[in-house]
Amino acid sequence: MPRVTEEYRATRRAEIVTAAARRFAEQGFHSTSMADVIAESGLSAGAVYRYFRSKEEIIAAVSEIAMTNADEIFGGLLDNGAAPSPAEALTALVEGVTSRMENGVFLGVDTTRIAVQVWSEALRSPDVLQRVGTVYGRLRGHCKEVARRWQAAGHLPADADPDMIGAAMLSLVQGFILQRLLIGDLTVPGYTAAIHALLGGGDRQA
Amino acid sequence: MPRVTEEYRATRRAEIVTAAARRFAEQGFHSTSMADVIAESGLSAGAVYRYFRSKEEIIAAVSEIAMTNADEIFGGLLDNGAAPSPAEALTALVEGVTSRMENGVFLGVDTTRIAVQVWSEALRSPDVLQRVGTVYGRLRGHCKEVARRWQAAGHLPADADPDMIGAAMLSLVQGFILQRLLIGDLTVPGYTAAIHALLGGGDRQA
DNA sequence: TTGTCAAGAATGAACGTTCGCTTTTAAAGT
DNA sequence: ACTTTAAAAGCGAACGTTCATTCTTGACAA
Repeated sequence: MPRVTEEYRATRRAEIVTAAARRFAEQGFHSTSMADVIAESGLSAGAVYRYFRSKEEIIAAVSEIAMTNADEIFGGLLDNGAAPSPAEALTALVEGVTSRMENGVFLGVDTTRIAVQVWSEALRSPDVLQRVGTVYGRLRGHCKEVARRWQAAGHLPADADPDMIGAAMLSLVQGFILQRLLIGDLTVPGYTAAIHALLGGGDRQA
Repeated sequence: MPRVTEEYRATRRAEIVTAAARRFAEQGFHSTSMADVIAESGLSAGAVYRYFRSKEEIIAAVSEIAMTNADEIFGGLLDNGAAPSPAEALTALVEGVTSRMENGVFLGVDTTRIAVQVWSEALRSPDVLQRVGTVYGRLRGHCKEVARRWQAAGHLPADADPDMIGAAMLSLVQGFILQRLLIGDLTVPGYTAAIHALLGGGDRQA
């Protein structure tokens, strides 16, 4: 005899996760107390703990959603059999990251701030490290596929390792996220223009 | 009437900072308790608190040394009026980062793990953010100078923004650090080869 | 003796979590 | 249709623990 619908429960859960994400983005996982999360959610301690077994579980849920978000952005690269140059792909990625930030999975939360928290969390928790490794490996897989196609078209040396080129592409996105947050003077057009200047069309015959 | 010399005090201080760095690199700033730091240093609580006013002060000292380390690596780029291509400069930087890691300022501590902690710390502490912004701005200044010289030699379009090209270069280093820690499959030769394949000699006339 | 230094037990605040209780609500009973 | 019922949901004070920091004590050099 459930007292409320499953949908109700899912909504509540999402509310708690979003409330937590707001605080986490501002103060980080560890400087945010459960009292903070509870206050932000508008519920009581007992209620929150009915939906999540522990603070760590809330952190995991927030991290998971942030990573899924990233996965979707990178996954969109290769839709409809496109074969963009690395520079074009990076423009799409950087634009995708910035736009999702503002109207993304957590309304009003800069998801990249959460991503940075996840990076440092991965260094102390083997569980998080494994999960992050898997997801980021997949992100890089998408970049690798861009590189592979571009290489197949003869625009990059045949002996170049598409995996490492994918790594370099992912770096350019991660660095954008970091420098935008830490230094704060990056614009999407400026940054992508520089990438185009550095990489050109991507033409690099062997 | 000091009981010990100033040098003794400096050595003690350095010992505490290094001990703290060991723990911080493994567990992060916030999951490392003062008890951990105290135990690792081999001193007592009272002794440690004689040298540092608070945990935050220890974190600041560790962060400062890590950032100084990075600053030195990037500063070495332009010694003796060299004008490396961006790809060459990045090879030097990535090699510098990995080698300093093993025999750097904190013996036996992977300093890049501390760097990641600092990034996330900057998101919650305005003081750290300002300090990080300043230092990373300077790092990027070095990259910018590489770009500027390469541009002056006519290898890059005259209308490219050297500041943003510097940002992209810094991204490639930050991404290397991150992916090496999170995914763990990056090698220096592989990564730098990919950068060379992507950027070529750096030749990009307007 | 006097002042510095180190030790480690003591302290109080803050933390994540639990527990006993009240309220709500969907379904069963009439 | 209305009442009863019991399980689920919510509440918030209270709990035990852990934390950073302080304080008391004693040792040793000057």
